Amino acid sequence: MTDMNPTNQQILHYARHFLQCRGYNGFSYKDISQKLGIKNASIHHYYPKKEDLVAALLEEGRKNFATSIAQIVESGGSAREQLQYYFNRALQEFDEGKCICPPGSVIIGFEELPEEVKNQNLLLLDHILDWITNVLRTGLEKGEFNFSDPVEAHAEEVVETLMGARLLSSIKGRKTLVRAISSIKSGLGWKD
Amino acid sequence: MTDMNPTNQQILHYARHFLQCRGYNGFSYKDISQKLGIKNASIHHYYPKKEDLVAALLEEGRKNFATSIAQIVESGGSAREQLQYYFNRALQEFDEGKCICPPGSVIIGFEELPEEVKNQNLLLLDHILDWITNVLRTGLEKGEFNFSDPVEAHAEEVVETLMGARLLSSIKGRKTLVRAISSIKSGLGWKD
DNA sequence: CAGAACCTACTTATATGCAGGTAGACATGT
DNA sequence: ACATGTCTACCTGCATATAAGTAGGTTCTG
Repeated sequence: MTDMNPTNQQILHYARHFLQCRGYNGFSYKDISQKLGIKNASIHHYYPKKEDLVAALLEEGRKNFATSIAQIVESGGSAREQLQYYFNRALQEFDEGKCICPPGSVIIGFEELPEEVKNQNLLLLDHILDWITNVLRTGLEKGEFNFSDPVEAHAEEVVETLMGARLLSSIKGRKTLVRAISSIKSGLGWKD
Repeated sequence: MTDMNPTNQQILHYARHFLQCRGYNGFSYKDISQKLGIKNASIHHYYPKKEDLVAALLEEGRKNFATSIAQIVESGGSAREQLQYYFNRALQEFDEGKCICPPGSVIIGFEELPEEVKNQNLLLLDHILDWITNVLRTGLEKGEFNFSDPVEAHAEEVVETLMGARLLSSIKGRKTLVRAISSIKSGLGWKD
């Protein structure tokens, strides 16, 4: 985990890409090794089993997310700025060809997935939901947002709308995602 | 297609189930044949290739959907009643353990899927979008709904919110889906 | 030289699909 | 009536590809 040489980073990079494009069952070590010009066994060297790879991926995503947010908060980012970061990430990943967010891609076929993958995905998902809940609460108190339903429910709404929008936009194009983000904002009473 | 003996129906039944729970790459003929107590080869008898099975599934879904809607319209169903049928279907499928709608489950890994599957999924998706667009337009004209953004955009919103909600609710539970449906309704200016 | 990085070569399991066979239903013609 | 042929549904058995993972060797590097 703390061992982050270039190859390991590249493995995680492409694994993330394939996971978000194709889901857990839609890619293999071969897809990754071919991209890197190495052999399957080399990936097994870093991640003995596929579930180790994907679990590590999700865990890293969670920590990475936490770090990014911490930076924004530290530099005095408002609730809107924090949320905008999340939206920008979605747009950026769309532009990179990733059709769905990591937690979303690991919901398909959830029951049949290895235990550790499921656990890490639940952690990631709850992390995001908790964070959005907090941002919404803060933003509401500070008058940056304006909505009437419970904060927790609205946080779920934000996440699920974005998930669905990413799925649909991978077929319908970028403007579908952009429009969904606008719609989320207006649901928050956020006009810019 | 028109050949609908019991075995064929069962094959489609379980194929639909697995597709909606696990996605295209998440199930095999074996999963289905085991459920039916028959052999893989028997499924190949009806559907020589997996892509034939899934394409047939999507096509059947589209026709089935068209028929159901036609019945409602024929019996004088209002725009709200038509849309409610769609919501009920989502809830019903949730209760059957299906985590995502058929078109959604065939978006994951879309690029790598067989051509005919992609085509049928686009047809199904556009069918649904066109239908919802029409229902929203009619409902708007008749004062059953009230919203200000373009009808086409709002139709996409409805679909994507429901897609995302179904994904998330498969982890977070039924109330997440129920709440999403309420939220969609209130976005349509539909208070009941 | 110790360990990390990467390799070859293998095993095992599973998915997909084809070839061809059998058993029973049904149909027909004489 | 019955012998014949044909069709459907399902089967056994096989071929091929790929995935996932193991064992153990090599090479490079501090």
